[in-house]
Amino acid sequence: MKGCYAPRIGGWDTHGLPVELEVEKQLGISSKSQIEEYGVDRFNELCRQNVNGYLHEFEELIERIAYWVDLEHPYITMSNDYIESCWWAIKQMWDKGLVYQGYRVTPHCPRCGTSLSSHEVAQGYKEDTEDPSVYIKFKVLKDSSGSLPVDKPVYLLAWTTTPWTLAGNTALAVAPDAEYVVLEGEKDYLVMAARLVGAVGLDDYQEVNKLEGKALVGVDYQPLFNPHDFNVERLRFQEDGSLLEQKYDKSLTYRVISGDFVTMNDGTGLVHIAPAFGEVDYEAGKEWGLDFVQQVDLQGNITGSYPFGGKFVKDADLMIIDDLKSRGLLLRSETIRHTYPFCWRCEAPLLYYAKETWYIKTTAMKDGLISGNNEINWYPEHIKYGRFGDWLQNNIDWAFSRERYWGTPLPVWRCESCGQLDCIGGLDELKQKDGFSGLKEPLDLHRPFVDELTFACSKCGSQMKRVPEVIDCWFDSGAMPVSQLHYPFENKELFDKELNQADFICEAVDQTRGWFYSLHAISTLLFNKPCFKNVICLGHILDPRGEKMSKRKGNVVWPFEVIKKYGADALRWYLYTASAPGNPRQFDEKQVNEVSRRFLSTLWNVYSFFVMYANIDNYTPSDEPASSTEAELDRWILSELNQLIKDVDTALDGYNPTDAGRKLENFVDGLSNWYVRRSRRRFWKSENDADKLSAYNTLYRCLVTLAKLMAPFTPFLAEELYRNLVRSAFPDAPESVHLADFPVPDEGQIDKQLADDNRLAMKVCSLGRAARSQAGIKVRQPLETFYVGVTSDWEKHALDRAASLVLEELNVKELMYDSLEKVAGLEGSGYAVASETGNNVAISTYITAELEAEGMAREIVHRVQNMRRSAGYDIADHIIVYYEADAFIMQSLSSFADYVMQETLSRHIEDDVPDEVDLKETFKISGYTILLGVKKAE
RNA sequence: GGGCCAUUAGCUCAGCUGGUUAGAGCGCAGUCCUGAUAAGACUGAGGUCCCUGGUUCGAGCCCAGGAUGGCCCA
Repeated sequence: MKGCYAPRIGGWDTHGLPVELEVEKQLGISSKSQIEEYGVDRFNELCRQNVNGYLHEFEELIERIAYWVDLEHPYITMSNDYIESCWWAIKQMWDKGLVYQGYRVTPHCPRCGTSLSSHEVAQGYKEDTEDPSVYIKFKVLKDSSGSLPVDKPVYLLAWTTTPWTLAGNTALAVAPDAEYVVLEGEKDYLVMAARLVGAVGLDDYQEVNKLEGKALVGVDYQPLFNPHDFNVERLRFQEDGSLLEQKYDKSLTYRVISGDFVTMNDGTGLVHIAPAFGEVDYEAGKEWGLDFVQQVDLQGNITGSYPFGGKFVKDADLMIIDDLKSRGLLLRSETIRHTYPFCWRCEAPLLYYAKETWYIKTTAMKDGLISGNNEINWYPEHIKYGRFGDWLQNNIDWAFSRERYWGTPLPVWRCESCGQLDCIGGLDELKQKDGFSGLKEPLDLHRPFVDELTFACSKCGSQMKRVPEVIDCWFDSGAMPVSQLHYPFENKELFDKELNQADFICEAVDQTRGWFYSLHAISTLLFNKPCFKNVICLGHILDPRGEKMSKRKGNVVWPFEVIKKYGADALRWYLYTASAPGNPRQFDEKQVNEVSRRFLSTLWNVYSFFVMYANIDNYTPSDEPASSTEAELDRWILSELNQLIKDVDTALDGYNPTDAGRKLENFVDGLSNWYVRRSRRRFWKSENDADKLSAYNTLYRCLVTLAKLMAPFTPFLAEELYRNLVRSAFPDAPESVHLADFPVPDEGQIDKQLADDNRLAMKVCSLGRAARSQAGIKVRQPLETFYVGVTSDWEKHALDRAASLVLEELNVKELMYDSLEKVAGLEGSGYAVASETGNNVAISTYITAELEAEGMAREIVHRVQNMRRSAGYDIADHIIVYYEADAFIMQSLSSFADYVMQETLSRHIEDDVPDEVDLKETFKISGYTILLGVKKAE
């Protein structure tokens, strides 16, 4: 509508663990070995089918909510082309030395058998998780500090919530500068941090000595479990960070080290270190050259011949506690509730586990990530340097490999004999390798077919085989800008010249670490520039109680249900206008209903009002611009309309749909409840004069403009209005409102003075109705005089311009002005007064006989109108009115016969009600009785 | 434990750079209007603008501390 070409390719994220999990469920299996047994080829085929099954459902939703994307040429992340572009991207990074294999501690899901990225872990924290909380005694063997007593055994007291890691303990860490104490008990001594004694609660122990943490460094203690006794290998960190297997040692000891990570927040100030099971522990292991004992396998089962060997770690906890207890090494065991990460899909508890993983060295581009972000325009602004900026500041390397099946294969080949690595950036590159073989038709770059592609090692000539990993599906989505175009294999020029940076992206706030990040990171690593220029970052839709919706909790509102009930436009309008897009919102479908009633149906009613009368009068819209009109009301609404165009345009330019929507709501309210209400007669009167035409032209213009302004918001309603109002009258017009030009304001029609004048008139009318209401006199009863308190000439002038409106709206005969004081002083002397800051009005309450008669005539008109409606007459039908009543009504009807006939479209009024009328009814009006009958005129 | 956001009427939300008596819609009670309207108008009840300090002639808004909730990270 703004004349810009806006390609928006629809796309499908098709890889990833969620799909695998569904297929596992479908097959009734739950482990990697079962998948291998079933056959990776068949398994992945089911994954493909599973994904395809969902596409239709999404397409339907996208169509139904009028989400404007090209669904006919979508990108699909599982297609060979898409994968090939991902390979290309990885190869670029590989060539820059940004891809490496590290042996590091990662959150590991023992059930899925794979590492989770930090963004995945973030999704799975659960509060109030119950875990054991155990205090363990490590027996001191040799004290080099000389500050520990020797007359009874001395124990170092440590604390953990993961007893299963204790067999992997190879050190204890202290805070070097913190104060530690030696406590004496009946049979032994305990050592721990001074500040935490109270929290641990050791009533049976007395403090006998104090020492600094650093004094404890180097103290030797006895391992809880010597790995050699349980057939578990013991490795040790070497200078270069690698691990070397150690020989059998019957009298193994471990020692106390110091660490700046030791806090006094909880525990005992002596931190249990298991380098195989914690990131901090691993780093400490490297730093201090500690032993490395990994007595747990990737399925989370304890290995070795421990009494609890073969058990799943969480199940082993209790057995370990019992074992320690029986050996007198347990001080206490309790249960605590804390926050612990679980697998976001399968809900298995995550284990921190040291293993080999492929990384992208995003930290190498940290400055670029941050400076790129500085160029991005974020809404709401705080995300830029808040959530997203912080995330970039604390950037860590992206662990992007997954030991799974249904994903883009990691394009790294390794020589079976010499270990040489080669990264492949495209299919042709692969095919041109010496000794390339294994290709099958039709081509499928997924496992297991890709695993059969081999070639000769350039170094030693042996066979190169692909490494087993696939990649994080977030890499797939982050590579979308290039992969959707199969860049650089196709569309190279198009991408390089035009489509390498998006103007706009809109996702919810959870994507700061998801898609926003993966797009930004990959774009920065590949092209050193941000992926997108402007972002609207949505808050989440919460349930009516303010809780996040999740399938697991069962509090999800399904879009289709809401749409079925209220329509897509109503849902859309609600989402735009309820609150700023960045705010989380508590969703209640009642509010969608309200939006639809208050706004959409009001607009629809204005439209159908217009259509009804336009048809009666055979109005033909002219495409001439609405010329200068005599009617103030027309000039007023056109002024408002042009102001609206300006406001909506400005708001949308500023990525603020909420303000734009609210301006539209205000305008439609004014259009319906002031412009149309005050203009009804102009449409209704029988002469087709210039004033009537001006009213039609004006309302037509308003509706057509509204249709265009609202097209981006409520595409269906806008299209309906446009097709009927514009397309049917002008066959040459663009066939859809969405192809029409967005309105441009005509500044010349914006009349600030007129707007102010009208605002005053509306306010005065509102006060007048308040005064009437206070006096208990209905608007149908005409009154004589309406006084307005004015403070300036412009107010007087403004009201004079709108005098006829005010008189008619308030059903009074004359409009007078006086000072605020004088008007206020009229109270009680035959006037009712109403006031509000800066304004007051008074309305005469004395009803003369003549006013009463006129009021009666209006009452009768009202009754006849209702009868017309009940009788089912068409709005343009002429009728005959019959009545029987007493002298007062008779007199009233004869004085105001012309008025009554005109208002009710009656040919004549008869003072007798014959039997053959269409409808008759008796009314009681202010104490008078009247029998009315109506009949359609010939 | 850290970061970000929020807290205004029973509910959902406005309140622009500090400036009279803090608003809207819904809901509630009542009155009225209506030949477009399953609409609408008016009146009423309903507020410690989360709390405590501070800055200021003046604070819903600015500052500090705290509370509660949400999200994110550990």
